[in-house]
Amino acid sequence: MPELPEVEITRRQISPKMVGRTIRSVRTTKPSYFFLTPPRELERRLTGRRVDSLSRHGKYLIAVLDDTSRLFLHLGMTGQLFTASARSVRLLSTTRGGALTPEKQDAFAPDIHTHLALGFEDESEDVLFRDVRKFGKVRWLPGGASDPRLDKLGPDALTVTGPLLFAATRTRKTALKTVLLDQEVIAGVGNIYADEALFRAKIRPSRIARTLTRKESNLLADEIRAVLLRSIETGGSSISDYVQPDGSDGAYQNERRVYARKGEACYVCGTLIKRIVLAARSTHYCPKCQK
DNA sequence: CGTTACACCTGAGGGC
DNA sequence: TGCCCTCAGGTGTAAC
Repeated sequence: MPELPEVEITRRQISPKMVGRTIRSVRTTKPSYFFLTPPRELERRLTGRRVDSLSRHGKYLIAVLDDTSRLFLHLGMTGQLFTASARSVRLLSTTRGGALTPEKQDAFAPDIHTHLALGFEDESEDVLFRDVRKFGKVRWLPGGASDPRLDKLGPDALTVTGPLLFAATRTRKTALKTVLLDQEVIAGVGNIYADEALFRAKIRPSRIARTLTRKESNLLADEIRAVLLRSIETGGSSISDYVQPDGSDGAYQNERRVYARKGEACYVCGTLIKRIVLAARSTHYCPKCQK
C-alpha cells in the first residue's frame, strides 16, 4: 500500500505524537514474522525509553530512542500508523454513524489486526500500528547496530538524480520499471509512482533499462521527484484502503494519469491505457504517449 | 552477478 | 447465499 509519499505523510502526522514522549506501555499480538524482534523483547526494550526523533528513508520509518537504540518500521502493503483517538473517531463514525459520545470513544479497542500499541507516560494518545496482511515489519536495533535491510537501501527517492539513474541502468537488461522498483537503486518508489513517473517522462515501462539515454535519465529523475512531492502535497493515494493517520483520505488518486486506469482514455491523447505485467507487478501506460 | 518465480497473509470483488 | 478465482500500494529468498 504505502510508498514514499504515504510513509512521509505518516511520519509528519505521527512524529508530534511520539517525539519527546516516554513510552510507558507496549502491547503486542502474538509472535509472527511481522515482529523481526520478538514481541516480548520489544516490550522489554521499549518500555521506559523516550523517543528522540522519527525519520524516514525510502519506505522505512526509523525512531531514534534516548539510549541511542533504534526502532524501525515498515508498513508493507497494508500497514498503517494512527493514534487511538483519531482512529476511534473514524471507525465509529463510518460503521455506526451519528454523533460520538464519550462512552463510544472509550469503548473503542484496537481490532485483531493492530499488532503494536505504544502508550506514553504523559497519557497522550496511544500510537497504534495496524496491518491486515502482516507484510509490515518492526525491529528494534541496539545502539550502533546496523541492519542489512536499511544498509542496502539506495538514496532516498526525493534526492534521485539523472546521473544516478543513468549509472544504475548501464548493466541492466531488464525493464526500466523493474529498476525503479529496486530499493537498492533508489528507495521509496513503488508500483503507483513508478508508473506515474514513467508516464510523465513519456517513457515505456518495458523499455530495456540500459538503453536509457543521459537526457532521458535526467528527465525521469525530475519526474520521479515531482510526482512524489506532488503526492505528499495532496495527502497521498487513497485507492483501496490507504488513509492518513488522522483518518482522512489522500487526494493524489484523483491526479493519477495511468495507474489502475486500464481501458480508460489517456488524458493527453485519448488512447486507451494498457495494462501489462512486469516483474509480477501490474503495469500501466499509454501506448501512444510513452515510447 | 542479473533475473525471475514464488512465498508470505488477509480481504474485496467479480462470475457463476 | 456460497464457492472459486483474481487482484492488491512490498520484499526476501531460492533457483535458473
